[in-house]
Amino acid sequence: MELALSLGGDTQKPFSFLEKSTNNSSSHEELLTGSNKDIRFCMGLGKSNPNIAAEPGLTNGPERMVLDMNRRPIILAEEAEEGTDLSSPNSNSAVSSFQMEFSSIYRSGISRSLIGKRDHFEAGNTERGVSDEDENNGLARKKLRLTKEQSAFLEESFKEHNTLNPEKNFNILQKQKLALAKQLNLRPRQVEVWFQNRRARTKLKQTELDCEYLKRCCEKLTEENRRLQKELQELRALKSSQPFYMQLPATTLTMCPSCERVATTAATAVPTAAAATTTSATATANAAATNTTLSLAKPNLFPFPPAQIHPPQAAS
DNA sequence: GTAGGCCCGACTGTTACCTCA
DNA sequence: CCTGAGGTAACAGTCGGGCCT
Repeated sequence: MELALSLGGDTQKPFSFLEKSTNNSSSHEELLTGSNKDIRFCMGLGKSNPNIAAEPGLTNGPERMVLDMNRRPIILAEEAEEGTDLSSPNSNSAVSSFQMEFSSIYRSGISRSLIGKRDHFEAGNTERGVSDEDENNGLARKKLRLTKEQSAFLEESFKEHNTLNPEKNFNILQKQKLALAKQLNLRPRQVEVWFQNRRARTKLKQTELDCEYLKRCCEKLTEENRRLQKELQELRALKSSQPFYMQLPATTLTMCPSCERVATTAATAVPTAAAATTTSATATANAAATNTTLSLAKPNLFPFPPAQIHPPQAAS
């Protein structure tokens, strides 16, 4: 099988850095090399990843790591155990050229993908068992389902804090994540992902509920609006058929909360009433809360003469 | 048996924030 | 003090396997 990918300009010797393994690897280099028997995935990771240890399927040089794709990529286990996640979004771009080639294997990114895939493989291995097929085809994506106990425990933790730690303290957060992971026999990354998804789905559910509530409110208001429009029409019809004394300009009457007399907020009474209702914000608020606004157009509602302005108690 | 929908674990890309040189 | 680089968590969007109907 012949497969090669070069990121450098030298097409004759695309993988020259393999020959001088201890050479400069200041940037993230990725190379693919192929032979009849194997495919190798090579990454220059520099010295900044001291936690990368030699594992089965991984040959490790001083400044690079060579991942044998024909072997189960159980790597970085110690690193994950320690919680020093290699996750770094910034490193994703470094391997974008692999995305197509390894879309079903390592979809992209050195760190997050590797960690994620490792989660798959290892979880499948240690917690759910591995079928023969899995053994033979270790790179196939294996769906993991958390057990009821694991989910319940995570739910409990989520109820306490919907983030792993409300304060942005990385150490505490890491510890919390690790503790949960250890307790549940999961990878820290799994705990992290679970919380992320849980938050996302909670938010989605809440949005749906809010939407439903607003819809009901809207329906109620529409109904109320329809009712009021109808009432207005009736009142207008009534007004046009009433005798002279009822042909007063339309006005609004406000019932005084203390004496329960009706005060008009229009016509001659306006100045005092306005003054009374606008003297203070609290007075206005109280009036809005307790007063009853009535339409004058229905004569049977008002068997008594037009109300006198009753000053607020504070003024008397 | 299988097509379709749903759930949910996992991944990618982006953003905001923090720390440090 | 300011600034840029690097690291991290959180988020939105998406994919895809597993399960159920």
